[in-house]
Amino acid sequence: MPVDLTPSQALGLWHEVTLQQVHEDGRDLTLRQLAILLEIYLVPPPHTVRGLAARLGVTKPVITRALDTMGEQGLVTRMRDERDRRNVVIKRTVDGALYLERLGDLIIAGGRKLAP
Amino acid sequence: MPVDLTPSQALGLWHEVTLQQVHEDGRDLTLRQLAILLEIYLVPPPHTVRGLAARLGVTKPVITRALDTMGEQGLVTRMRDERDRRNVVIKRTVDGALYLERLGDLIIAGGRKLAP
DNA sequence: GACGAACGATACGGTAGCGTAACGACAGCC
DNA sequence: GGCTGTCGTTACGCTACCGTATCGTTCGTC
Repeated sequence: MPVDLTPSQALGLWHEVTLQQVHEDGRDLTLRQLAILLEIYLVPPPHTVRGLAARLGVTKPVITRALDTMGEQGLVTRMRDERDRRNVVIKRTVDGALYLERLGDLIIAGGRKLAP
Repeated sequence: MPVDLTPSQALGLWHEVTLQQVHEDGRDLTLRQLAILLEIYLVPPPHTVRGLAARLGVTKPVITRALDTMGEQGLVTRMRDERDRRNVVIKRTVDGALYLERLGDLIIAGGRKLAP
């Protein structure tokens, strides 16, 4: 069930949601950070630093830094993989799920608001 | 003609588009910068620094800085208002229009790709 | 002409991101 | 046990953004 949008609707939706985000998001995530967060929550685990780096096409330090920041904000957690202690497994958190739920609501509301 | 999305579709759309953006956008605009750009191109002129600041709920230096950066990248231009030389009028550019057109395509493609 | 208000820009100190390069910890294999 | 390769992290120098406060210019009014 694909979603078909006109160019005007597509940009209008982005406009509305971005505006709301800027207005009320005290967190101010980077585009990259948001992409990482969505990847973690929408794609089945496990997630590793290396995997995320490859998926986003960025270097590993970018992932480490983003996880540091988002970890401090409680959006994600890291745990060492006990089966292979070189790996780090990235875990979801309740706060992270709530944050994305809120973003989803924003997007849905933005879509409803289009071209009145 | 509003657009109705399920929570899964909403976040899926954001996921897809954000991922693409991170992959291929060499410009790496901030969330605020993108909001400003969309505001300038989707809302009828004239646009002023003060007006944009009020609309986004941020301070004026934020707008000035964003216009500096996006100006260097050719996405917007500034001109003094000759009728009231205290004001600065923000103008659109061809490059800016192309950039947003490209973003629109990305969003539309993302929507089509949902839930295969 | 002088004064107050409005506008956008700038200065300042601080914070957080970036890319490149190097690092320590660990696993697998000989 | 020692080598090699793979993890994720850290170090370094740099750039860009942040908020607050202040500045110079211009307008409107007296």
